[in-house]
Amino acid sequence: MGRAPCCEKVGLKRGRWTKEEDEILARYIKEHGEGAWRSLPKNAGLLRCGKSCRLRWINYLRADLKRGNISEEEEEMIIKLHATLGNRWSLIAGHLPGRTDNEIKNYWNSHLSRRAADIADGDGVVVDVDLSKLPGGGKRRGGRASRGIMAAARAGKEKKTKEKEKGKGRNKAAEAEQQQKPKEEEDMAVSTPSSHSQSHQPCATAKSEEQAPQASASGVTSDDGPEEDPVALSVEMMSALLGPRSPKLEVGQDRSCMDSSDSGGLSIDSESGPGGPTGDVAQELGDKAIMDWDLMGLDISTADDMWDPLVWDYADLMIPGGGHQQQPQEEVMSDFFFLDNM
DNA sequence: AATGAAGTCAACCGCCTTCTA
DNA sequence: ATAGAAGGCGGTTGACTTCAT
Repeated sequence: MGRAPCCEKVGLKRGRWTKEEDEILARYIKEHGEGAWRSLPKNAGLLRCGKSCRLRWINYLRADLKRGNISEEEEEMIIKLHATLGNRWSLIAGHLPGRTDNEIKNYWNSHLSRRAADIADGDGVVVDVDLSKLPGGGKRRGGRASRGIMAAARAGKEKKTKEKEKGKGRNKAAEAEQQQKPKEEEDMAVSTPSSHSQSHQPCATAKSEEQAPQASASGVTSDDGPEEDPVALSVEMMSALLGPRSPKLEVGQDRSCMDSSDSGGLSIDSESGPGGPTGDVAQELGDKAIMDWDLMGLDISTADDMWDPLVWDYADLMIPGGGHQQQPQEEVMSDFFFLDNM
């Protein structure tokens, strides 16, 4: 059962959009709204594929797009988000109003990837997290095929990408590296911003996708039943991640997150003000003490190195541009587990 | 000034999941 | 239950621009 092409390609125009085409598309969407991309070109009188129209609109014509250079704040945010989310460009873009996933992806590939590698050229910390142990096991929502499938699909195509090992071939190198990893490394490789610089493989990335698509970080959801409350799920996931010895997290009616145990617990206080974690966590982080939570798969010897930058970075993310605005607790929680924008 | 290398970025490709008939 | 449509995603391409020699 083959899939029909998204559009009849014969006779359709390709390549750069002209000003006239832009105007037609913008006018049509202004009158009829977004959506129905397949029929849009015909209705609007454009000799373009529907997907092409959608892409053009999303990446270029939308009114809420920010034009111009990426600011330093945005750049920093991209780096940090990438360290946490990996190549989930749409998720990253969701944190940068007015920026598109394509823009961020391009910016990363051209500006930031090597810089991030330089920064991270030290001894990285790799944390294995088995997402299959998380509630629901997780399953992909949208997005791209697993790299394994992609590789298989590409196998017969004799791509000329070998020629591009230098420069543009950065991701290729990462891919090659991934595919050479032993099979037993099925767990997620979670990297801090200072880790895995060579491959630019961020937290939860492709390796396990090859073996277990359900472990993809593109989105994890319950296998059955209706959509769960992302906040509740995040808390559940966090508890699962932290393991049986972990402090149990509870979400109050106001959705603030609290530790039900009295000692050694994780305290995320929505009133903690700017600057990130407070209370026990802040104390522990400040002292660089090793947390006694039982992090499944976490090499505890490196926990001290990992959590400090991770938490610090995230606290920083909460205050884009150095402001002191409070990010809603549920957003923080969902972000932490890549549940944002689901 | 000419030219080749390297960088940038808009657009395309092919896959996915979800929805619907 | 199945197939196809639709929308969405990340990887890749290639035209164009900038830089170095």
